[in-house]
Amino acid sequence: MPEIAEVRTVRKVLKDRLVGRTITNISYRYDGIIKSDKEEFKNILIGKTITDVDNFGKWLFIKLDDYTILSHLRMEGKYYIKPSTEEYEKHEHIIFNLDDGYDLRYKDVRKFGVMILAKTKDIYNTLEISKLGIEPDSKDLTKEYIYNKIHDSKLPIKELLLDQSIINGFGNIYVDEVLFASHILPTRLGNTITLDECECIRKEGSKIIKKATECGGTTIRSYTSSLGVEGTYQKYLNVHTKVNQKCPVCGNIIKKTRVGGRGTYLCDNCQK
DNA sequence: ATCTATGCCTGGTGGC
DNA sequence: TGCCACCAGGCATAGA
Repeated sequence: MPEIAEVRTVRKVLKDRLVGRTITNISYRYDGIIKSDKEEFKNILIGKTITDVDNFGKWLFIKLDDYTILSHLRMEGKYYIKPSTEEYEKHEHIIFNLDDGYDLRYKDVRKFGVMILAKTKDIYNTLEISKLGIEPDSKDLTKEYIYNKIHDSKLPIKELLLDQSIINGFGNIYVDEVLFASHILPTRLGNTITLDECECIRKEGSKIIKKATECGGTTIRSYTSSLGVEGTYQKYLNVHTKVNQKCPVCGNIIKKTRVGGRGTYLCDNCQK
């Protein structure tokens, strides 16, 4: 499940490998991934050259001069670069033929991912991107910003940290880790979180995302290797996936519960 | 306005 | 071994 650290890793690999390549053809094996006009997507992009690959939170931006593909991997989206002669694998839905004999292939077992074509100058005005908040390790993220966004909310802090319009890039794994590091129970309501605790969330969140980005992200429940997403941060996880194991800080047994419909791991001794 | 429920999806798993 | 209900969950959208 790619979160901001994983998306940055994919971005880097794609950028190193794709800038300068021209798209010679596009074919759909399942076109539900494309959420903008499917024919226009092909017509505009064929013949264009990739000029940059960027990201904002979990969104990838594959830029081709005046147009950009906005790509969200959701749960299981992955990109591969492989020779055009190679046989298609199951779940490879979108195929971009490149001018060097290779393909960029988008694979997504559960088909949750999306691609949208936008004009590059309009990226930050689109419905999807304009609403996004501040990235977790941005210097623009302050304790006051977080406090103002959550201090009158009756939602659990975990749900608030997963809200991309507040902080842009956290997913289920890192939110569990940030709340553990901040000694805050995921079920605490937004209106009970103090300014000092917001500072803790900011500081720990930034630290965790920076470290995870250095590690190339986290690889859990991964059954195939994927281009650029073989991260190693899983060895630093303290609570996520650690149900019934000992808390590395206090030795208490880590519990798994459900908060906002999501599997949630916590130490109820360390977190209050 | 704000919160809750549902749909999107497939593969893995546990129960029988 | 096979069948099946259920679970994983980011996000949009419909409904309350």
